[in-house]
Amino acid sequence: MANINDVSRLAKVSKATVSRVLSGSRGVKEESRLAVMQAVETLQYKPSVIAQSLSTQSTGCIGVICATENINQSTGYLHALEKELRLNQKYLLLRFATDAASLTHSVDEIGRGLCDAMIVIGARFALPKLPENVITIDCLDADSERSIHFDRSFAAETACQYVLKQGRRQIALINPESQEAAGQILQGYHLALEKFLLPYDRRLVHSGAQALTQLLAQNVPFNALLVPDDATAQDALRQLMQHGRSVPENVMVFSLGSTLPPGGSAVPAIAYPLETLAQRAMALLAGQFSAGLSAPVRGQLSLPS
Amino acid sequence: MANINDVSRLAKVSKATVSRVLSGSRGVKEESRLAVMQAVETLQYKPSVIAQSLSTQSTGCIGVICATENINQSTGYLHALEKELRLNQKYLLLRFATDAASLTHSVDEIGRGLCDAMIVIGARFALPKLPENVITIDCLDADSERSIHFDRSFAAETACQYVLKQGRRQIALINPESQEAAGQILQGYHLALEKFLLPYDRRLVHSGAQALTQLLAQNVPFNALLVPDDATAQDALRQLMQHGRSVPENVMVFSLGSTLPPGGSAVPAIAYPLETLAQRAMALLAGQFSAGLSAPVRGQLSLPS
DNA sequence: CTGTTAGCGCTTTCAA
DNA sequence: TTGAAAGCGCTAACAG
Repeated sequence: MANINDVSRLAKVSKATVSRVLSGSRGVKEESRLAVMQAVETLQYKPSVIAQSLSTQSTGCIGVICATENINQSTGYLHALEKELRLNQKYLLLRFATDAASLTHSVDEIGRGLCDAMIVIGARFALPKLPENVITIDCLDADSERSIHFDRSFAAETACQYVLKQGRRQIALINPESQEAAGQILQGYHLALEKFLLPYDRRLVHSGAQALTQLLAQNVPFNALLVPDDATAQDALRQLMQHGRSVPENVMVFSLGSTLPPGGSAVPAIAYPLETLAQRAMALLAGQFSAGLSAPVRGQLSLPS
Repeated sequence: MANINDVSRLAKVSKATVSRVLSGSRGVKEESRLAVMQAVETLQYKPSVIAQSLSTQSTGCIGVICATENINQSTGYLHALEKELRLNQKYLLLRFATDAASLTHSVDEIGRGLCDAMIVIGARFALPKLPENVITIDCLDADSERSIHFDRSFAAETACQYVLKQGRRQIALINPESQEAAGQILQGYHLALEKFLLPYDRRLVHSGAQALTQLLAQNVPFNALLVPDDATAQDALRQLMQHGRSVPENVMVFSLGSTLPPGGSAVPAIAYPLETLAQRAMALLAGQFSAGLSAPVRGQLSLPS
């Protein structure tokens, strides 16, 4: 593989000039520029990213660490982030983490010069203290400047309004186990009920792995079911079918947090546009902590196609 | 961040000795070794991966390029590969590719010294010519030494036998669009039918996006439906439901290529154990092209939990 | 506008 | 068993 010396020799200029041509190339005589381009072409020269990294002390690698809990959600994020990173000439280094310990481990392993910065996605465990160059998306952490959070209260309220408008007034809710998120969702849920002057029936609200089973056991009628994410929605669909409840005729299932492409969800959902999230992540990585970026993201109502 | 010079100074030995201690460390006096370890500890020294890479001409990065076509399948692969790579002290650089052109682009972009080798997954388009350091998993390429293929004929045959044993003799088949895979599947399908002395009814076999619609339109009865992968299975489930066909009572849906964790599939399936695939990939990357590694991989029957 | 030169942080001969 | 020194391939300050 040809290196910068080969090019400089062939083009009869110095390494420095070659370097100048290849990066921004300004203040280089057209003649030399052409000579360099020519040489680059004939030698099929590609600068070594590693050497550049060592020299500039920056690799262009962004570590993306996905919590394995929502592993199904991760594909959407990864695809969107990879696209956005590529647009910014950056590389995506992938890791998975199951808990705080493995997160910490990954963070300081890939932080050893390999990655310029990191993005942690979807962690439902308490986060360890993270370095400055780490941002989080949809994680359980105190509102930090370097985080992207979802407005779950808004999601729940919007969802309720939607199903209510469909004439469904008995709205069951499966809440996530995370206290933080569950609290927000409950808040939006209450808000919507109040607006419609509907009473709150605690028997309609459950959480945890057995939530749906418990709900069905209550024997309280419901014609709408709010669930935290797409995976839970899928699961609910299956279970409801097995119990002879048709969807959506009998029960309308609604996902409060979809990170699938528009129309990708099998049920109505509040969807978080991945492209927007990815762009916002880039902005945070670039250190732009403006006001708009710190507000929680509001999803959009998305109906199945 | 402390560097090797700081360590060598504090430990009162040369850089060379520090380097020796940190790698294999043999032929180093115990005394010096301890001094180095001590210094490393107090300085919290972590060697720079980049500098090591430049020096050794190898980065430990493996590029993983997923075809976006089966993007849903990719999570399973990614998780398994990341785990295996981490065990081998390697990093996973992620890319997605939509077609041959973008694949080529990625390959030579991350091949510029950033990645030691690459893995291409699930491409359904004709592959471009790939460098020696690229292996493929479940891609459309001629049997190369550097590929992992699935034994789809075996999968189809096994699937047929399974549903036949369940007393279902009218087996419909949705074939993938890829000629290669479709041919293999058809072969296994025929084989099984012959064994059971059943006639082949071409009206039960369809492919393409409208396959299921066409099948249903035929109005030929069927009580089992073989589909190429989990995504198609999901889709089929939904469509069948909408047509009032209950699953599995009325129609048993069977996925011929599941890359989900065991029991993760909602329907019976031939599953390809991801861990095994990942290990096989590692072996190929390590240049072990032994006989066993070139045979197509046979999946295992996996029933929903 | 261009070349020289000194790093970036580590590995690896080669002598001692 | 150790240290000095020569790279790995590139960037950037500095001088011209």
